[in-house]
Amino acid sequence: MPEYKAPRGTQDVLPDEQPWWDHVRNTAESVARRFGYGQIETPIFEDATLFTRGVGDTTDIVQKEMYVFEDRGEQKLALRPEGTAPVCRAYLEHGLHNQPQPVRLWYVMPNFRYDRPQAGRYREHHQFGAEAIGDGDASIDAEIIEMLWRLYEELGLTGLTLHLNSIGDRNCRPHYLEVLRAYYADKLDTVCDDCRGRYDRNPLRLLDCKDARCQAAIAGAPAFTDYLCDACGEHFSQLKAYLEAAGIPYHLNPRLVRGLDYYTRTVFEVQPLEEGGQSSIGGGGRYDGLIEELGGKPTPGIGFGTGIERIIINLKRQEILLPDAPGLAVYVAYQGAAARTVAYKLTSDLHRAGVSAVLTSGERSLKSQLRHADALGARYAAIIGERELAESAVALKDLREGGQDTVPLADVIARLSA
RNA sequence: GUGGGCGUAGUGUAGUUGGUUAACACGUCAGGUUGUGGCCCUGAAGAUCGCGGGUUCAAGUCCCGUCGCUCACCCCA
Repeated sequence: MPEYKAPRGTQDVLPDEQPWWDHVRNTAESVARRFGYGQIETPIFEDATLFTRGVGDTTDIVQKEMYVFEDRGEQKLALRPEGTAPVCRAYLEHGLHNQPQPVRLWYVMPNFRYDRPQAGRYREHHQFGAEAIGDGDASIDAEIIEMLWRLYEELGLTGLTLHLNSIGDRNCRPHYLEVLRAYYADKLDTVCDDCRGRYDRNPLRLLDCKDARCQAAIAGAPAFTDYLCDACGEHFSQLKAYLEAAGIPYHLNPRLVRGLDYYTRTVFEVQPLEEGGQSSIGGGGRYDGLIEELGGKPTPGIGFGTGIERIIINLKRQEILLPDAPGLAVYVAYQGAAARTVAYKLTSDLHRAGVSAVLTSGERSLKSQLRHADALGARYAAIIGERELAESAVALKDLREGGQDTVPLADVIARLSA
């Protein structure tokens, strides 16, 4: 057993796995650019209060999952548990409200949450996210949702369901919460312990409970969408019209509330068909109060986050094929000490010419070297033995077709880059 | 934080009712005569059987603890 292992809930991504990551990252970047989004990166740690204020200090993410630590200057810092609050912080810090609104941003960044790991859930996970800050129009909601949907589409994922809901704003939420509380008031003894706590602390989450005892109550609960104020109702119906225009199928889910406090109006979540390995691969919503909460002027915003690891799990599950990546082009073999330097120089020249190449090392039999070349999946072997050395040539062997011929050393590069 | 399953070489596994030097496959490295791969053959390296304690003449095999992995709940990506 090795003395050290990757920390619990983290994982190494070895070369064999990288093609999956590349494929997802590349597709994400391509979609984001097409929608006019610019890339942003923020630090891996932030002032801890950014999240307690932004995400909400009653949320699980902050309350029990955040990695908090003090640095040597006694600053309370936190490893980033989610991407939206940091992006909003950057928006404020750099005066991005002076740019044309909305400011459209995307990122691929690791997030950290101290959960108990399980299938599709890690303590370090990576999210592709996008945020559009500074415009509250429903078309932006549709744009964000469409971007997420197109990503999945282009990756070839099928069987996904887009759950959609509106949870109102400062105007209509208090009234709805009253209605909800009134509905639950006489049902508290039929409901689980957690829900009794939620009744006071965060009643919206009552709708989200999965405990069997609570399902009857949830089924009969009033839907927020029936209690939206005019502005929120109009916003929601516009959004639905845009999604229909774009041909994006959505499923209205009045029980969808999400676990972060900053959401207003639009919330959405994308769920794969097969259960197990986590029920959601991406989600997001509007956060019209967040920038203000962080000290800025009232500024609307909306965004999504989607988990790279979970996307890859689903790609594999659906047996989706990857575009094949180019392998090693040349393995440089030699025989005899006299050829060593020439072989090294050839390899070096290949690298500079943009040809992938690997040089054998030490003194080993030709057989051993070619075995090595084969194991590495090289397309060609460039062999420099005494004969080749004498005539300043290399024996170029095609490891796939099997042919071999002698080419002057000076022509090798041209031959291989052609 | 709660519960279930598991923990033997890099990987995947076998290890009989506890009993001599822990096995197999793949992988790695080397060799199979005179400079040449993929198949085949041979050999080598590689495991203090997660860790600690206990029972026993004797434990990979039984008991306890602990750590880790894993699945589910919670929550989320």
